[in-house]
Amino acid sequence: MGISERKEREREEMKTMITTAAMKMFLEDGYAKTSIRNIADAIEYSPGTIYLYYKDKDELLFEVQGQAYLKLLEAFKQNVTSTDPLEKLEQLGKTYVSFGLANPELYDLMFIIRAPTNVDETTHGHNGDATFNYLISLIEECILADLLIFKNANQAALQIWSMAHGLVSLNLRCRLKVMIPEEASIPEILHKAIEEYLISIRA
Amino acid sequence: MGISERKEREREEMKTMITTAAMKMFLEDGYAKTSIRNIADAIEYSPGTIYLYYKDKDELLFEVQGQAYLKLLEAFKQNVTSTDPLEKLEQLGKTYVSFGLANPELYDLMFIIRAPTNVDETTHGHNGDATFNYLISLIEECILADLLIFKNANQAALQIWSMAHGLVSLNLRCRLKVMIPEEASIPEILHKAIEEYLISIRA
DNA sequence: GGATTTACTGAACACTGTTCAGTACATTTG
DNA sequence: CAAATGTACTGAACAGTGTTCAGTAAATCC
Repeated sequence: MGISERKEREREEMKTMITTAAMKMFLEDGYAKTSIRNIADAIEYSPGTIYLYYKDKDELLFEVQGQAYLKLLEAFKQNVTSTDPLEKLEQLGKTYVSFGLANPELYDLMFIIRAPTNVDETTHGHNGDATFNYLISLIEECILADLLIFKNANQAALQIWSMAHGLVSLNLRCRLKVMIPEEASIPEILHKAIEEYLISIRA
Repeated sequence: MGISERKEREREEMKTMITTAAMKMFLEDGYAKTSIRNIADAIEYSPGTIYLYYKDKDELLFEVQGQAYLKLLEAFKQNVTSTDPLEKLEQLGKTYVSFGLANPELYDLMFIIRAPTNVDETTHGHNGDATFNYLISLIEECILADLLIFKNANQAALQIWSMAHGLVSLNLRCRLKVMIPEEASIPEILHKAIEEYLISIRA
């Protein structure tokens, strides 16, 4: 009988309906300002219903995080077009920075926000792996070709990601104002910082 | 007449009483989990009283932030002891990282948390300036002695701070787990990352 | 067609930041 | 000294939050 299959399908539809609304509202107003009641209103259901599909607001956050990581991965794939590994790394870095500047609320939700309750690691701990592995593979390619000063990919990733995340997150928290001229173009300055950094770690 | 002076003094005492309790509770439980009612309870006053001294929870946050920045500055002054500028920069970097690892809730409050309402810039925008200037002066010293690849201090600070903040904040959000071995000592790895980075930006 | 399962509701609970009428005490004035 | 004024503080109330759960109505099963 196809009833249970249909029900399962309907359940999935309901879940995507919730996450779609949540993603939209998180993007527009941020995670903190989006309440379960608001989301319920948007999809025209009662607040209690959401808890039949997601255990709490955090679980909703992690669902949306997963989607956001994939969005970033898509951006990587679209913008990393060169054949030269080092150039690819530069394209990736600039894509990362641009992504953070263009989607501040999304970036917040992906890397800055602290989920009130710590989520179960075994189930949700790896929803950014595909995106992270894209970075790691590219770094490995660079190291294999002896283009970087690093010998270990994880060690290199630690530094490269930290630099990129530092630039984006300090900017999102308005901490760069003291270091850059009033009229300067922030994307330009951050891109230049990425460029310079990558030059300094060339083998 | 000394009455108004005494009142002013009492007002200041009350303010420090509030901020001291707030700082303690922010440190222990974090900003989000500390409520005005909790603080009021701790100092044995009613919640309304706090609003006679601080306009809202944000203003309290900025007050505590200021104190935290000074605490970091103290740590800098205590640990930056070398005579060699580059060595001093390394000591500063390691102090920064250690500070963040040792006081995660404080670091959060200083650099990661987004205050719900954006505070008035003219009054509170510069409460971290002394600490930041310490970094800038040191970088200028390095640049003047031609020890760094940078020609501009702000440009250098942008990168150096971003790297340090990236390392600390990604660690606080458990994003480094994928890059470092299970049993590794995080302080050691982050210190090594700082060391390596500083080597790569040497002139 | 009657029993059971399922999906959903919306009121209720315990919290949050913030406001404000009311009070009790300190100070000033007549 | 007594009355009037000023000040510091209270705690209930407001509007919001995440979350739970008894109750209901519809779909499914037997």
